[in-house]
Formats: sequence, C-alpha cells, structure tokens
Amino acid sequence: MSYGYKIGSLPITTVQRLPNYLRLVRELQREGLEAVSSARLAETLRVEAIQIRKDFGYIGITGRPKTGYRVDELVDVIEQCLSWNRVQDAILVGAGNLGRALMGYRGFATHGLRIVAAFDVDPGITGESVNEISVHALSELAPIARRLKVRMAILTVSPEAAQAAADKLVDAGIEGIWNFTGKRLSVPDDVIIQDQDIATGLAVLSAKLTARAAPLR
Amino acid sequence: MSYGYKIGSLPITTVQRLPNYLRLVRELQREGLEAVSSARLAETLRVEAIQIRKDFGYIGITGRPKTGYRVDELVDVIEQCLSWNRVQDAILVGAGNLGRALMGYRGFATHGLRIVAAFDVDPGITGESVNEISVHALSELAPIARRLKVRMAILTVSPEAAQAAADKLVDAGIEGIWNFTGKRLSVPDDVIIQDQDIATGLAVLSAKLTARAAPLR
DNA sequence: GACTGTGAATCTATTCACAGCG
DNA sequence: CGCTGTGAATAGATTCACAGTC
Repeated sequence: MSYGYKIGSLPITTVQRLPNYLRLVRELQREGLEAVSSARLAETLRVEAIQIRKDFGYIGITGRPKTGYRVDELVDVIEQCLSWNRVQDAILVGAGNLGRALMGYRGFATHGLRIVAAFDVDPGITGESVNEISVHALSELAPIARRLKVRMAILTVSPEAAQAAADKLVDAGIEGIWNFTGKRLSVPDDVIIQDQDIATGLAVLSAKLTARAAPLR
Repeated sequence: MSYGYKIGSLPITTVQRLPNYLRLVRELQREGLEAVSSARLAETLRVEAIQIRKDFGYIGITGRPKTGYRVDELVDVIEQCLSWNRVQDAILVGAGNLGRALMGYRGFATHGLRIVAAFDVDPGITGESVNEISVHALSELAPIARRLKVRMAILTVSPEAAQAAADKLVDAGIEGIWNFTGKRLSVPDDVIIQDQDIATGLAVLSAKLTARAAPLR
C-alpha cells in the first residue's frame, strides 16, 4: 500500500481535488461565464494556481493564454474523468441514522450516483421506504443486486456487522464498497474498498487544535 | 496550501493513520495482550510494517526487540497525541438528517468528543432534544458557545446556509470548524477548518471503478 | 533469532523559473 | 502584457538496507 498510488494515470491527489474544481466550474457555468483563468479559480478554492494548471494538464485540458480555460470543457472533462456524467447505480446496506441521511442526500444526483435499493437486518424497518428507496431484508441482497446489475455498495451498518455484510456484498458480485463503518474489511483483492472514516478527519482537526493551543514550532 | 503540511512536528499522513492504530490496539488491550510487533499490526491493518515503526518513532514510542511494542503504552501515547484522552466539547450547527446522525453516533465517546448543544434555523426543531442534546435557535449560538467555552463546532447545515453559519461561529469565538457542508468556507486565518467532504471519497472510488473496468496500465 | 530503529535511497507530489503564445 | 504549460528543483513521504539490541 504505497502512499501515492495512481489511478489510471492520474495522481490520487489530483482525483481528490477534482470534485472541488467541478463544483466551482459548474457554478461559473450557471452564471454564464465562458472562460476562467487558473488564478481566478485559485482565489476561490484556496489552492495554488500552478497546482490547478498541473491538474488540468494531467486530465488533458488545455487552456489559452490571455483567456484561460473554457468552462464548458472543464465541466465535461472533469465529469468524464470521474464518470459522474453517467448514472452509477448503488445499493445501501444499513438503514440506520447515517444510512438514512445518505438516502436523503440530494447531492448524489450531481455526482452520478443513484441509490436503487437499501437493506437492513431489522425486520421493523424492512418493507418501509425512505425517500422513495425501499428497504429490503438482508437475505434479498444477492438476488436483487444481481438482477439490477449493481456494481457498487454503500456500507453503513454497525462496526460489528460490517465484515459479515461485506462478505454478503462480495457474494453478490459487488465490485466496489464505500465503507462508512470504520472497520477494516477483508475482501478479495479484486474488490475495491473506499474507506470513509470520519475519525481520520477528526484526528487531523484535534491535532491542529492542540498544536494551535501550544504551538510546537 | 502545501500538500504535506506538518502538524506540530508530525507528518499529516501519520496523524491520519493514528486512529486506525488506536482502534486496533484498544481492541488488543481489551483482549489482554501485553505487547505486539509491527508485523502483527501490519497484517491486520494492511499497512507496511516499516511504516508503522516509522510512525511510532515519530510519536516517540519505542519498542523492544523480540517482544515488540507495549500495548498499554501505544494506547496512552496515541490518545494523548490526538488529545482523545481528554473530553473536547463541541457544538453542532444544523440538526437535519446528517446532524442527527452525528448526534446519535456513539463512537465519539471513544474519540473524546462530546456534543454539548445543537442549533438549527427551523423553529419546528428548536426546543426538541435529540439523543439528550437539546436543539436551540441559531440566535442563541454565540451566548451559549461563549458560556460553555466551546472551541470546536460541527457544521452540518445546507450548502447555501454554510457561509452565514460559519460567520456566526467565528463571531462566537469558535477556533475549529469540522465542515460537512461541502462548501468552501472563508474565515479568518486563525480559525481552523477541517473539510469532511464525502465527494472526494466518492471521486476516488468512482475513478478506481472506472480504471478497473478499463485498466489503463 | 526476532524484533526495533536509523540513515540513505526512492518515489510522489508540489512548487519554481521561465519559455511560448495570443 | 497576461496567461498557459513544461522541465527542473524542492519538499515530503515511503521504502530499503542493515546495524543494533534483547
């Protein structure tokens, strides 16, 4: 597990910055702006302009001196890069607090993500519909996922139930798991795990606050 | 905004890994294990053993040949490093789906985080209590935050309301904002912002899935 | 023999300097 | 000029090689 693993041919750090760029250039597009310079973007995004130019270079976007980059092109290419221009279907496992929050999150629409079904162990919940997404029993996971040809799953069960659920997802032929459980999952090598652990974010903030109170440098 | 900004004297990447280490060594501690080798930890965590040794070196933990690292010491030092051994009070702004999910999240207890009050614009919600945390009107934010001497805030309002809420937090003397809104906030330099943007996680997963379908290398 | 830990080497990402173009 | 874009320099993080210690 090396720290700078490239995806396709893009540095992972570049991929991580793409959503920020996209959000902003979409906004500029709505405002009717045709072209924008890296300096202008940098101002809003708190990223160095040179960094933006390098990133745009990586994804094959070329700008023009004096004018800058074409906004339409930026939107198209970045969306394509992230595959956010096509709808990606996903299932969600674990319809607790967090699961429901994600089912209700409207932002996914602009990220090409559609949650097509949810699953939960609790029989009190199954049968319900949350935000027009129906919640099924866990036993139905594999057949439904297979029938809908879903490749991606969002895992929001309790830490204790995480591994068992992951096993079910693997059996169902899921290729990528977005893991919100905070547990490290063991799965076959060809299944992609993306850990979304809020503890790491909190750790960085805690450490910065501490350093601020008693600056060590 | 350089990519490897150090916190205190620790590499930021090390800080990000600390929660993983802590989770595991706490578990081992509960199991009554006294010492553990970096190789053993590496096996479970899918991180290279040498990386773990380097990280432990950075935070000043020293192990012993043949035996490994003392589990108790690991727990103590890592907790101290993250300031998760003392309780840090925080307020939460935006008691919608996500806000409620976080208010109900039991894991914060083991991260030294306690949400002492919540705030929301919606008068239909204010006055309620979610998980024993009472929800107040936004106008009460500054006085309450000041009285309770809260340094940290969790921001879970809608993107549109994000900047206005951030301004209120700054006025209330908040020093660190954990930003779940996906909006880039502009605040004075001495206020620390930690962005917790799920879009970046999704971006990485999307890109990996795409690369997997048509491996570019 | 089984581990840690350090200094050097490597790899990755960021930033700089400046050439090139409209 | 004002901006992009490239190749070189720097900074940062990981990994290697191996010496040291229990």
